[in-house]
Amino acid sequence: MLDINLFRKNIREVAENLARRGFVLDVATFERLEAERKDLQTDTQTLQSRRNTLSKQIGIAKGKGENADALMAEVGGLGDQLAKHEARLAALQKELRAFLLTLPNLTHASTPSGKSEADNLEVRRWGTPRVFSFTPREHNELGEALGLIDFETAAKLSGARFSFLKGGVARLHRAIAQFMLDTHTQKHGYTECYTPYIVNSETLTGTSQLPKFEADMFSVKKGGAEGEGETLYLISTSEITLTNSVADTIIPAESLPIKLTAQTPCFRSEAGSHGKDTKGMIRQHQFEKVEMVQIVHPQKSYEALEELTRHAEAVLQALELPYRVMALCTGDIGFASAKTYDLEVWLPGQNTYREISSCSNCEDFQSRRMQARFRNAQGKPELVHTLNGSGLAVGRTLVAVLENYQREDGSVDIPSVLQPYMGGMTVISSAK
RNA sequence: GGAGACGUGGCCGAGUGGUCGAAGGCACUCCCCUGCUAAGGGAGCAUACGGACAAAAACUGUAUCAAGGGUUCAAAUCCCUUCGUCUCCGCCA
Repeated sequence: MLDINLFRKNIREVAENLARRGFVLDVATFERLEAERKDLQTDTQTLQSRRNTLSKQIGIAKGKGENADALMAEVGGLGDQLAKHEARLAALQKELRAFLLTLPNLTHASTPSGKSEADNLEVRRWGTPRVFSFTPREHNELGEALGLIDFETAAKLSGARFSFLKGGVARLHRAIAQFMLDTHTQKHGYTECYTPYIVNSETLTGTSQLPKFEADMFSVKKGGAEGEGETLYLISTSEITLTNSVADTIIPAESLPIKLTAQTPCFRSEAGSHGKDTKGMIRQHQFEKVEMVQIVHPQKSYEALEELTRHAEAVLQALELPYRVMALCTGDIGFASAKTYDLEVWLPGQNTYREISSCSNCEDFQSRRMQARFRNAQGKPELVHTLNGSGLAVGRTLVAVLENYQREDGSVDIPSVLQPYMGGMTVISSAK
C-alpha cells in the first residue's frame, strides 16, 4: 500500500510513477474521496469533542450532587447527528483504504521503463550452454521415457497441471530442495522455517495477494466445502507466511536484518494462463519452492536486493546451470515490487532461458499493509523494508537439471553437489 | 468436541460506569548526586489519523485497554458475537 501522505502532497508524482507501469491513477476519484473525508472528519471530531466535554461536565456535576439535566439535554441532541457523521466517515475511510489497496507499488528509479517482458533488461549472464551432440529433449519427454514423471496419473487424480513423480526423479526433486535449504541456512545466514500452508485473508492482504488477485488463489472453507466458516487460502508462495511473520510487530533495530527461508508447496490456480506452458512441469497448480525473505532497515534494502539475488544465483552456480539475470521493466514487474531481478535458467530442450527465480524489493509497500516496523535511532517506530526471492523454484530446477544433464540414451547425470543427497547415485536411468 | 479461567502501553501489572490514555514497577532517554559498579534523587517516555503552520518541533482535536457489535449523556469497566491463550476432560498423528 502506498503512503496516503504522498497523495496529499504529491499526487502528480505518484500518478507519473504509476504511469510508468501503464497504470492510470484515478486522480479525480481520490481527490473527491479525500475532500469529503477532510470536511467530514473535521466536523465529526468537533462533535465528538463537544460530546466528550459535556459528558465530563455531567460526571463532575453528578459527583457534586448537582442537577445535570440541562447538560444532558444538550448532549442528547448531538446523538443523531454524531451517529450519522461517524457512520459516513467510517464508510468513507473504508472506501479510501480499498482504493489504496488496489494500487501497485511505485517503481524504483533504477527499474527500466518498458511495456512488456520484451523490454526487460539483461544485467548479466553466467555459464555457457552445453553443446549437445544430439538433439536435447524436453524434460517431460525425458521423464516420461524414464517412466518417472507420470502426468496421466496426476491428471486422473487431480486434473491438468499436476505431476506425479517417482523413483529417482522424485528423489532428485527432494534432493534439490534439501540442497537449497542447506545452502541458504549454512552459507547465506537464513533461518529455516516451517510454516502454515493455509492462511487467512488478512495475511494475504499483508503481502498484497488480496484484494486484487483472489482469482489466482486456491481457497478452502473452514468446516468443509459447504461449511459456514471463513474462507482460507492455500499459499501461492511462502513469501506470504515468512513476510507476514513480522506483521503487527515492532522489531528491535538490532534484530535487523531478519533472513528467513522455507521450503513449501505453492498453490496457484493459474487463472488467465490457459494454453500457456501446458506441457510438462513448467506451470503447475502445485509446486515446491524454497523461498528467501529479508526484513531489513529501509536504508539497506537495495544492498539487500543485490545480496539476495546473489544467494539465488549461488544455487544455480553450484548446480552448474547457465542462466541470465534480467532487471524487470516497469511494464512486467510485480504489483508489490519496486525493483525485481528475474533469474532465467537455460533450458536446452526448449532452447531458451526460462524464469526460475524472482527477487524483489517491496520497500515499505508490504510493511505498511502489515504494520511491520522497527524502532529507529530516534526511538520512533518506522516501517521496515521487505524483500523476497525464490531460491529457487524446485520444480523448475528439476526441469533444468533434467534437460541440461541429459544423455543421448535418455538417462540423466546427477550434478555432483546433489549426489550426497541422492545416496551417492550418479545417474538416473529407467532401471531405477 | 465438553467445562472453566483469561486477553490492559516495549514488558510486568492495577483498575467493575464518570475528572482514565489509563496507578505502580521494569526497560529506555536526559539532568543531578555519588569513589565502590543490577546505588540514590528529579524529569521525560504509546500509536494512528486529523487541525494549524512554508515546514519540523512544540501545540491542539479524535480514536485506540484482543477484534467487531450493543446498552448509556458517558464503557478498559455492563451485554452479545468472533478470534486467541491457559487449565482439566474427550478424541487424535
